[in-house]
Parts: sequence; structure tokens; C-alpha cells
Amino acid sequence: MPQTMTKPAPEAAIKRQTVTSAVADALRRRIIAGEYPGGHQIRQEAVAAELGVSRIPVREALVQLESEGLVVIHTHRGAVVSELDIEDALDIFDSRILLEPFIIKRAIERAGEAEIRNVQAALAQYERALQQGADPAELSRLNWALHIAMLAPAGRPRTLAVLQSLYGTADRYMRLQIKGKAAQSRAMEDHDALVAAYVARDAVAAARLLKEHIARAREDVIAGLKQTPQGASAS
Amino acid sequence: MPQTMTKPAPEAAIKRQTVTSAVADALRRRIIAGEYPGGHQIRQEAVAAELGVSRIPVREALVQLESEGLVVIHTHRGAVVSELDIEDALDIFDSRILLEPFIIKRAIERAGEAEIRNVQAALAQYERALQQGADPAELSRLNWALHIAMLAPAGRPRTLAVLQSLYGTADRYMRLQIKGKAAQSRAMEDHDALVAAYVARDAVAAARLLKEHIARAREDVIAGLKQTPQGASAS
DNA sequence: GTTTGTTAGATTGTATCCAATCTACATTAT
DNA sequence: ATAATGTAGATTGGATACAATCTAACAAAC
Repeated sequence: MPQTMTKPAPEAAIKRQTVTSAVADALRRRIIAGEYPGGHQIRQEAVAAELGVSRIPVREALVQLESEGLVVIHTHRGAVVSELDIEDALDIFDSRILLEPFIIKRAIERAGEAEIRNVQAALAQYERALQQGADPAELSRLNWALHIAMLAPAGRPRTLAVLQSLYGTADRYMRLQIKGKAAQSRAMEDHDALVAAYVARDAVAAARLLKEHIARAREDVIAGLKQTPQGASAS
Repeated sequence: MPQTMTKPAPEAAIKRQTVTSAVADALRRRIIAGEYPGGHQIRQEAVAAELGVSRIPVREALVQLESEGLVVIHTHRGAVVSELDIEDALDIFDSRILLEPFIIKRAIERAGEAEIRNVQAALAQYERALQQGADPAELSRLNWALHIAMLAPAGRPRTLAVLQSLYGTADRYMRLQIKGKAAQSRAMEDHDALVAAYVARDAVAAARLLKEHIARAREDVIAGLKQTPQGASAS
């Protein structure tokens, strides 16, 4: 009998880069950076020519982005970068406030030493970037990486995917806030306290701090949306 | 200065049926019905030939389905129908338990007379179908329509979309349970009590009942998964 | 007998081309 | 002048064709 059992599931299968995913990354970056502001029409032909590919991968990338909530596709009329109004922001942040504290409690219960160290490393990386004055895109990426590091040990990949999508949708609108010095220092305090509770394995405190942290981010984004009703483009 | 012209969209824009969306519907139906069991490889060419279309809309439909969690696409190796294990089920139902009770509270606060009547109508339609012995697909559709009718007045379309996706992913595995007479009568009791609280505008009671209702569905699905480790195909 | 290299077939990824639909402008009738 | 209508250009949706990659079977070497 075959004792040389073929591995039933490698489980670390590499996700090879394809043109479609590369285009999706490029478009996502442009939308989040504000290069394509809300309401902007994305012309398939233009994107294809600019990136030196055909329109097929561009279209498939747009289908992906629509599922992420970044664009809306109207049949025969193309893809438009979706706009976030205050209701949408409340929608997104309320869901995060419900899901993330629950997940972090479970994560703390299940996190091993290695996971704890990952969280500390993610925090250190974030603060280092902050001190070095990294650009908002990098800061946002590292901020979310910290959240992921804290939440991932819960072993809830589907909920995590939902959260990632929600974060990505609101990300554009957090950039304006993330620049403010006041918001930066407050976020840093939040993170320090949160990671401290995490390392101490105080699940209840961590859940409460995370909830408050997200609530503050929500207020920041809403305040920003109120004074900037429509997405201002970044030249 | 534009004062408040944030809403130029008619908001009832029809979503014209395209071949891609038709293919997505067909594949979704087959997966949910168990015609394509978990682990089944979906061959683009075969689907295209069978539906009389080219492979392009099939590919775009698969990208959509991947975002819904129904399939997993491996580069150069095709799309495989995703399987639900017990961890996934817990993942999905825990998120629903967190989100739906919150949303229903908000919905009850904002529901008008017309929305209340919609809920009652959805319940009546569900129970009528149950008495007439409708097939599981129809029952599941009406069950979810009832949930949507109760949740929609909250005005949280993004959260609702998330819930729809979560429901759709677990839907396949609820079919087996939905056939059982015991589960059916219990679900009917749940629905009756829930809609009664909804009509009485008792938000707290409705949230509690909904939470318990989803928890019971979760237990049913988990029990089913335990005795049927892999998705059994429906001939 | 096991393992490694090779090669043919199958399957997916992408480019090119054609058809269907939309948008904008010009024309005409009221 | 205004509104309705028709037509041309632009843009997206879909089909066909080709290239890249994977899978599996087979041969050769240890």
C-alpha cells in the first residue's frame, strides 16, 4: 500500500502573479491613493494601453474591484469609482466595531508566543515608519497589517476577508485623517495600549480598546467627509 | 458651490442582464443545489460549451463567485468549488450572529408601515411554500427573503451585502437540514415569534430571538457536517 | 524498484477582432 | 426656440485564436 502518501493539502500553495491580479493591484492602488477620485470613470482601453496589456485582464480586475466595493460597473457604461457618503462610512465602521472586538478576544485565547511576537513586530514597524515620516499609503498598509496580526490567530479567515474588504473600502477616506499630527499621536496611544493588553492576554480589555479605537477612527472619517462632501482628487 | 446635490442617481437603475451575470447565476445555482459538490473542478470550456457561450463570461463569472467564497481559483489550475468544514461554518454563523441582531434593532427603529407589511408578506409566503412542500431551493430563497425584508429597513446596504454573501456560502449546507420536519417546524416557530416581535417593534426581543434563531441554524448545520464530512453530491 | 527527466495532451491566461450598446451632436418638424 | 429623431463615433460586451502553464504518462538512469 502506498505509504508514500501524497500530501493531501500543501496549504501553503503559492498564488502566482497573473496579469489580471497585477492590474487589480495597480487600479486598487490608484483608487486608494486618490489618483482616481470618486466618480471617476475608468476606461478599459486607456488602462490597458497604459499598462501595456489587453482589455481582458483589465475587465476581470474591474469585476474583482466591484466585489470589493471600490467601483460600480454599469452594463455597457463602464466602471465608476464608487463614492463613500457618511451613511456608507457608518455602515462600514459599525460592522468593524461589531466584528473586530469579537475576533480579537478569540485571537488572544488562541495566540501562541510566535503570534504575540508578530504583533509586537508589526507595532514596532508601524511606529518606525511613523517616525520616519512614511507616506500615508505605507502607514495605512502597516496599520492594517497590525490589525491583521492581532486578529489572524483567531483562525477565522472568512470574517477576516470581510474585514479586509471593509477596511479597503474606507481606506481612501482615512488617508486625509492619517496625515494629521493629532490623529497620529492618538492612534499611536491607542495602539500602544491595545498591544499591551494583547501581550498581557487581557482579552476583555483588548476588545474594549479596539472598539474605542475603531470608533475614534470612524469619527475622524465622518468629520473629514462632512467638510469634504465629495472626494477631492490628489494631483 | 453645489449645496447638496449628492444624490443625482435615480437609485433604481436597472441592472441589465448580461451573459456574464447569467453564467454566474447558473453556476451559483448549481453549486448551491449540490450539482457541483465541494471539491468539484469547474472546467471553463465545458461550462462554456454547455451554456452556448464563450469562455470569457465564464471566467468573469468565476471571479465573481470567488469573491463570494463559493469557489477558489488557482492560477493555471482552474476553479474548484470550495468546501465548508466545521470551522468555516462557525466562522460564517458567528459573523451573522454578531451582525444581524444589531442590524435588526436599527431596522425596527426605522421601519415604516410599508416595511412591516413587507415582512408579514414575506413570512406568509414562506409558510405557504412550506405547506405546499416547495423544494429546498425555493424554501431557502424565501427564508432569506424574509431575513432581508426584516433587515433592509436599517439602510445598511454594505453590511447587508456581506450578510448575503455569508448566507450564500453556507446555503448549500443548510439544504440538508431544511428538509427535516423537526427543523422545519422549529424554524416556523422561530419565525413566528420573531415577526411578532418585529411587528410589535420590540427591538430588544427581536434581536434576542434572531440571535437564537441563527444559533439554532448553526447547530443544525454543524451537526449535518459532522455526520457528512464531505459534501455529498446530489444526482 | 525507485527516482528523475522528457514529452504530449489538456487546460488556463491573454491578445486580437467583431458585435451590441451608449453618448453626443446634428437635423428636422412643430 | 424647443423638442423629437436619426446618425456617427466611442466604448463596452463577447467570440475566436494563440501563448503559457500544468498534468500525467512514459522512458531512462541510478
